[in-house]
Amino acid sequence: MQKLSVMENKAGKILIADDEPDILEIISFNLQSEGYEVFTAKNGEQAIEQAKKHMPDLIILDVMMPRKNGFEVCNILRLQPAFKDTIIIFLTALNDESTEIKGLETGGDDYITKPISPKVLISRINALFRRITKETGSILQIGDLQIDREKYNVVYKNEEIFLARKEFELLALLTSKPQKVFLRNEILHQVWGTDVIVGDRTIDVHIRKIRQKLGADCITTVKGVGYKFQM
Amino acid sequence: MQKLSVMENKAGKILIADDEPDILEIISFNLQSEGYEVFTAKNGEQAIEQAKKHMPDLIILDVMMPRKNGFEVCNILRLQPAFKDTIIIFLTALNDESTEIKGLETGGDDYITKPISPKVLISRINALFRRITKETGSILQIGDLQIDREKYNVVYKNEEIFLARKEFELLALLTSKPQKVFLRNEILHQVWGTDVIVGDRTIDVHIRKIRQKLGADCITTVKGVGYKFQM
DNA sequence: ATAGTTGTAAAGAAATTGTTAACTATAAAT
DNA sequence: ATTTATAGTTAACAATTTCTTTACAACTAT
Repeated sequence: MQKLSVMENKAGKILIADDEPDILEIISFNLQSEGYEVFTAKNGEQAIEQAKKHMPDLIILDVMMPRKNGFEVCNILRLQPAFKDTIIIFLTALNDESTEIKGLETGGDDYITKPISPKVLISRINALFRRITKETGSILQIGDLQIDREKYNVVYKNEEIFLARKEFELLALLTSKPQKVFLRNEILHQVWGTDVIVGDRTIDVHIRKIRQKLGADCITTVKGVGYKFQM
Repeated sequence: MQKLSVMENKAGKILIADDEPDILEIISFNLQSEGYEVFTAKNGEQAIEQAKKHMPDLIILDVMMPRKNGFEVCNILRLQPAFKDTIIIFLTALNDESTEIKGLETGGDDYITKPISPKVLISRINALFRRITKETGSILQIGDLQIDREKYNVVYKNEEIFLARKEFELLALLTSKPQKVFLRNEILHQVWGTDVIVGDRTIDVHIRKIRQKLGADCITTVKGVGYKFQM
């Protein structure tokens, strides 16, 4: 048996509701190729049903649909706390200013008029997803070590370790490219800044403190050159 | 001296960059009537400058501008962590599919083609703002602490605690992202505003008052960096 | 062995934050 | 307009933590 999809639903779940089967199929296909997991509905009531069943991250609603139009569906969903943060995009042939405004004010995140290029639609969806997914950007994980720039903390083997600022910056620098040897000069520039002049032993002392606090010897000295991080 | 504005910057700060003075003026006017605090720039470099100065929540960038076009400005800003979450909208006369896709992939949150109705633009901006302001909207519950932005009150262990305005805003900011370390600069910008200059000890004093009133030590000092909230 | 480099411990400098009280600004009330 | 209360800011100093230096030991390669 052949593998159907290389990519598992990494990107997110999307529900599309439209009464035109063609549109449903074209959009589905394109979103699936992008790695999204796609569900479909061909009228308003089905849309609500599917939404509750699959809890999609994003819902594309045709405005003109049988059995509850897109606006109605949006209103109903938005009333429930579970769909408070769900992204909703209206997709419609109605190229009318006041309708667009109504759609956006009803709680829609975007309003796109048909005919729409699948590529543009996908770009817009990616843009919206980017915004809700952008959480884990600042956490760096290397083996048992976890460095969080935002929380400014370091966890090693499930224990939090307190590093002072310079120590943290230094470790963050070294771990930003494991294995790479950072020259003493590079370290000075990155951690201390270009205009600060500190003595020769300062870096060593900080390295020592980090080694001490981490316990393990993750920082290797490359004599005459610099230091590198490796697990 | 007369009071200049009835409404203080409740809604949010917006920077508009466009080389056509007419557009700048029309959009500014409309956004200001909506309660937004508006800054303007007439070329790319000025846009970057103003962005750094005022730290807007949203930036509208004309694509075709002298001295760095909109895409370039976006790229430069997105490189800096401070502008990672800033909403960026491209506004342009280029009604071209591939350009739109490029804009969205560059890190833009929306791409709007001129001519644009001010009403629609505002609807779109409101929609984007709604999303980032959402968690700010209602009641925030963290452990025994309950913060109501609307009523402006704080309940801790079932007892209401009265916080003065600055204290409240500061606590609200810190709790908006528990665990995250807020730099002193960030705090100054968010709570005091970009143009206010206050002494070094002012933040400390307010932190102290909050700690005092809450009893528990929920606010942790990260020396040399800032403060973070954690239960 | 010698020169060059790095590791270590302790001390003291420097920077940052905590605390208090006094002062100023602002808004509400008389 | 003046008073009053409250909020916000500043200044001075204490407390604390972080950073740097110093002096010397240990190590490595020529």
